[in-house]
Amino acid sequence: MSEGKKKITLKDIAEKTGLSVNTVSRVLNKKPYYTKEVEAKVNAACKELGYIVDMNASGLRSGSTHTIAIVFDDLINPFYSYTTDIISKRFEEKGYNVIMFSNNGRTSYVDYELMRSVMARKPDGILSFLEPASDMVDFIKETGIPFIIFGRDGAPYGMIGVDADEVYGGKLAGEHLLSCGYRNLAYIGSWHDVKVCLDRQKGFEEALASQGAALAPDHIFYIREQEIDGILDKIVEDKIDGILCFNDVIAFIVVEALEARGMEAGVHYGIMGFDNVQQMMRMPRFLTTVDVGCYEFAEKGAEVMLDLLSGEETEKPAFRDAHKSFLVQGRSTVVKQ
Amino acid sequence: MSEGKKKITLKDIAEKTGLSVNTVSRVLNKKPYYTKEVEAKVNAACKELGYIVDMNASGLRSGSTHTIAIVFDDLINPFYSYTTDIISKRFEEKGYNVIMFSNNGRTSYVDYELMRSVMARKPDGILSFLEPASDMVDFIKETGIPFIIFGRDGAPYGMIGVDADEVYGGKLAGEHLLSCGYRNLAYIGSWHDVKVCLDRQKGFEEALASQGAALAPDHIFYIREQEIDGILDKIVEDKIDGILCFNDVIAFIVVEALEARGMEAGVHYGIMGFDNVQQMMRMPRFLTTVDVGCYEFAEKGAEVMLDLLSGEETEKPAFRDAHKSFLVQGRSTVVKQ
DNA sequence: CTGAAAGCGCTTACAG
DNA sequence: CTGAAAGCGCTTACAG
Repeated sequence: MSEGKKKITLKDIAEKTGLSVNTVSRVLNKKPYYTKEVEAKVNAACKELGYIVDMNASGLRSGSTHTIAIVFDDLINPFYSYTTDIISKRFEEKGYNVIMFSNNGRTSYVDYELMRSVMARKPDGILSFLEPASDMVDFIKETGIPFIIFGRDGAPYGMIGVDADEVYGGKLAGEHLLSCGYRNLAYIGSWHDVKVCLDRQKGFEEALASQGAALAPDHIFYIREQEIDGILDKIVEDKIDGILCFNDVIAFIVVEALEARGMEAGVHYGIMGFDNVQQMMRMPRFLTTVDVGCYEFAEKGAEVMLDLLSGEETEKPAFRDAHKSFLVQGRSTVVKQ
Repeated sequence: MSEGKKKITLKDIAEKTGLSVNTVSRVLNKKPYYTKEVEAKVNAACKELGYIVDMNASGLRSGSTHTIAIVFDDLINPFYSYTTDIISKRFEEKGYNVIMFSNNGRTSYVDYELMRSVMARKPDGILSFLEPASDMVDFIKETGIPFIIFGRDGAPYGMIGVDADEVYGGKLAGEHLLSCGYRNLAYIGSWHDVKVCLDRQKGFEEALASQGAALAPDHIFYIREQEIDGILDKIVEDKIDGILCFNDVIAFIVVEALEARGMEAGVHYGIMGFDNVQQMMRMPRFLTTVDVGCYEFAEKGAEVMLDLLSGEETEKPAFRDAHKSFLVQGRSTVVKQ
């Protein structure tokens, strides 16, 4: 490891140009009042010495770190990584850097421990894929830092949420499975207390109800809370023929596990998910899914945050109203003979 | 937006306890020399007032920001998002936060503009998925900040790289395609100047050579540099029957595009990729691929960085030597009749 | 239009 | 074992 070149600071630029650090700072930040000559001198010196601002110092004094915290479960689910990619690039374009925080799978919530490490970085804004724990709602509001719940409904917390109409999506899924002729249906969610998971389930059940069908209570599963083998046993025993999963990744896991039991998706049963991750990765379309329009979704999330940070009131239509989810047909569901 | 509660600083804790900020700081950082009573008082006051350290201020003074920069192309390719997930979690466990930097697809290199924004954050370490531009190598070394090239060979730059034996992987792929009976082969890379891309190609060609076969120069493509339609035209015209792609995402794109031309992977031709992204997402195994052992790969990358940061000399075997890539058979390649 | 001073919230050296 | 002072590199008032 080499020694590390002497760090160039404003002071060095000041000395080089014969100006004060104050004036140099003003030029670099394009604050009013300096002559063209001074500007040229400062820029030349910065270039020659390779000056790079220290954002930590700047943030400490000015109160704005130009940093946005993104909080999530994991980056393995493409829904997270794809949207994070788009969102973080929008932030970077506007001069914000992104600091990542994950709950490391500890809980499905933003808890105090997580907020503590977020706050230690003094971000200008927080975009969270996770809902706040109920005892954290006031804490978060009191920080005064713009906080956006992305992909989840903010209303129950009195917070800003950027989300889709998940009940509608669940309805689409239910109608599709019924139209294929599947009658013995199941829902495999993630956690029983995650609203978006429940909303999709709700829409699913509404679709069934409108056609006189229903989801048996013991055909509702939560894969993060139950042993997968138990779920599979039940599916096999009860001859379930149509499965809606909370998301595509869960659907893939179930497809793989049922394959090991000799059941093939699209042949012995129908299964579908949510998110259309295949499209994100340009994969061949195997799984039937509900596409929520992730690109526009992510753009909207970034836009809402950037509006908040710039102090603009955002009276534009919510993503939920502006975009409609749509069904993407794959080979994992077929019209039953 | 609410007002934002008064920020609690060390000064507040000092006043509350009747101690000096200095002593409070020492207790919180567990520096030697304080009594149990003082410790208890400080901890109680911090808890009561909800003190959270300001890492920016701390980093400014101490010189260590407890921050690691991760630099990448995009998070859309699961190879990046999966490994980033694992790596960033290891960093978090050790008390480092991750700041993300992307080149926004501008180039395939770490250039000055990118390094400038990285340096402005004064990270303790930099883990880059991208190779440095040739004129940036000295610049990066002179910063004295630990810099790891992840997934690429560092040797050409005299830098630390954590990478796999890519030539070996290419060889595996070549042997597999030949063993299936494909004879009219092509390679589809990303960029012509990315070493890992060339290494896979090299291994591929070595495997062919050892069996008296060869890759025609006009059957070597770079998808980031050429129009995809031109590539497809050539594949169809020249009746190419076996394709190795630099990675799975490229393979999926090609599979999809050729499908539109009536050619089905595993039927009309064989195709394979690298990375085994299907496994990461628990997807059904469609594409034949070379698996590099991404989990261990990512762990190794994190370990090397953490060793550098802790000042330990790492004389452990390189990932390249400790792990062997292996072939994962999917339905996209079959033994020709 | 420019500069000298103060201060952001910490930690580091040093003195007691 | 504890504290008063200085300083990290900037930006913000304020004075000229």
